[in-house]
Amino acid sequence: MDLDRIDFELLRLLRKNARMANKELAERVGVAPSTALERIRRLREARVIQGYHADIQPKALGITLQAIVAIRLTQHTRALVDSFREHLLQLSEVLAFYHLAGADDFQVHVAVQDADHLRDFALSAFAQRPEVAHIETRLIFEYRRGDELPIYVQSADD
Amino acid sequence: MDLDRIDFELLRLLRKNARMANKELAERVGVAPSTALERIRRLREARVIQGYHADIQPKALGITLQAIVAIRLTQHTRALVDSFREHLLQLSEVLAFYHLAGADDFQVHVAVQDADHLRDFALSAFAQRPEVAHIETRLIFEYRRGDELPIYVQSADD
DNA sequence: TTTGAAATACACAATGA
DNA sequence: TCATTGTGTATTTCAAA
Repeated sequence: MDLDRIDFELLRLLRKNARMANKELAERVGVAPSTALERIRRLREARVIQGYHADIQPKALGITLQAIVAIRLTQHTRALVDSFREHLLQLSEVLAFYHLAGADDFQVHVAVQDADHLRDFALSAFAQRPEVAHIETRLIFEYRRGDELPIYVQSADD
Repeated sequence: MDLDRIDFELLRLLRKNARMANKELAERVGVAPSTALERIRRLREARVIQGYHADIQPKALGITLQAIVAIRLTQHTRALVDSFREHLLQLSEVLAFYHLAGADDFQVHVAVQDADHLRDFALSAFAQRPEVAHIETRLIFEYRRGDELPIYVQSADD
């Protein structure tokens, strides 16, 4: 699928505010509402838009502490890496994970209620597992995500 | 602000799908549409809901490579850290950053078009700056974010 | 606070350019 | 592929409980 300027603009607007009404999206990009609706439907279908998510303030959920847990595995077979990924996806403390090339195989962004919770979680979810060779926990002072499209819109023709 | 079970449920639904219609949100949590609207308005106002963002497939934007750049600063004065944060926020290649306790002061999640772009960017945006003592770049094989609320909903009374 | 009802605005589909 | 139009549905406001 290739995208023109209007598609990029729709993506940019939806990244900024995923709840913007279709009518307003249409106005801002300069097409009819039905056109915007159809384009967005297709972007969704083509999985260019992967989802829409609300960002929730961690403190409101009782989260006072966030950390990155860097993990080294004992082996790097496909089966072991895949099963470790699946394990990560099931943990409610895991906000996100990175599978990396480098000394650390994974970096896991975790959110916990307090230091006790972090210790218990790091031990039971990671350190205790046989495929984990080494873990290192780094406290997060601040985490911030951008809400702009990461790449400048290339001036693609229509 | 404290939240009851209905608020948590609204947050959970909006985290899963930020474009869910208000009427459906209301039905699912068992209140009238006008009530759902009012509750969400207040959650937004109290900044419990910080925003709504579409997730865009990186490849559709011409991004083929993502990396974490770990950065150590030369000093750790407030002024220097703050100005470095500001610098990060202005870079379109930066998807997110972590300010950490630990040897690495920052980890920056970056998205680039190719390896050349990564090298140029790492050099010009980071390595070249006088406040940066050391950088290390780690390729990302996979990045994945959860779309569930991180903490199990505490059974708070209403 | 929540609600139902009224008015307003919107989404969506069909049609035709 | 887009805009127009029409219809049904949703959003939003507000007065009352």
